[in-house]
Amino acid sequence: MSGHESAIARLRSEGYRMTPQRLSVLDIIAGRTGHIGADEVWNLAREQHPYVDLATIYRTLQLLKSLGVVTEVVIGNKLHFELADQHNRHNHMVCSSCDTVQTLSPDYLAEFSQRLELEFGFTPDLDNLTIGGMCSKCQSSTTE
Amino acid sequence: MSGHESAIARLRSEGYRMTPQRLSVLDIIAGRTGHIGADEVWNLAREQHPYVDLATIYRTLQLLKSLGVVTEVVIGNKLHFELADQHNRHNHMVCSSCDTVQTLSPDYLAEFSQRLELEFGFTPDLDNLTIGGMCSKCQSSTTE
DNA sequence: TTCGTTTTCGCAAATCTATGCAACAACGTT
DNA sequence: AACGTTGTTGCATAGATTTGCGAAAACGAA
Repeated sequence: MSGHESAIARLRSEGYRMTPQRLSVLDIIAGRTGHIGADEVWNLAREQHPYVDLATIYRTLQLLKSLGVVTEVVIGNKLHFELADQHNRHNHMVCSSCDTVQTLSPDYLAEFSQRLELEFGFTPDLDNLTIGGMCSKCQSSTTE
Repeated sequence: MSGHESAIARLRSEGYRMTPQRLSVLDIIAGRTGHIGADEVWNLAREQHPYVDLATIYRTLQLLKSLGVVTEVVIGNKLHFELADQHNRHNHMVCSSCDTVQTLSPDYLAEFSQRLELEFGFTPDLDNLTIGGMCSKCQSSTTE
């Protein structure tokens, strides 16, 4: 089934080791369609490995993020993660009022990104960029 | 001197009260050119008001942010704040490797912002957007 | 299969930020 | 100047994430 074999290979080739804890986190993230909070990953992971520590979850999540295997979304003071899918890249817009998440095609940021690269040599980490703001719904309910 | 009289007026008009703690935070932020961490604000505030609590600092900072008086920058897992200056708006690019901060003209994001507004009715909070990524310096030192 | 090296884990503690609550302070009114 | 209402504060605590450290586990080599 699922496609995290390549992720496992990535780990190995970078000198990282494959552990049941890491596999578990990978399975959980890969088995989901949307984003999921660190605590939720922990709860699910404990069903298989009752002794996993939350710290391990956080460390694994950061590792997978640094490898580009998972992507991070900031939703109201909490971090969520989802499987990075090269064939379905997208950015996130999060409403700071209702925490609703909308996805966005990376095309919207393509030109911006290129300009930063060209003019400053700065490579923005768009995959992990969360755009905060206010959605249309909350905006109208605030105005009335 | 400095220009936070308008900020004080803003507070009052919104039904908020002016307290020595808030004034102190305002003074500290306004008396600086760059961004400053919450803990640093606290240390400076205590010189004047030894009893101020860190929680008050955080609350005040969030309040001022919500009023658009200060702006937030995320620098390596810590929040920094600076006075919002309408005449000198800018965005921040933060290198996740060396934590160096570069400023950016809002012009770079103007079109992007308008598209989000027009096509989704989503109003991004660009003033408080931190663009993470890797600066040119760190990029070259990683490549060699 | 055993060994040794090096990474990773679990645990505890630290760090940063947010929040509930009762005492306190602002400030418009009297 | 005293009063009452309502917003604010300090304190203690909670929540989310990170980090130091010694024990345990991976994995290439023997």
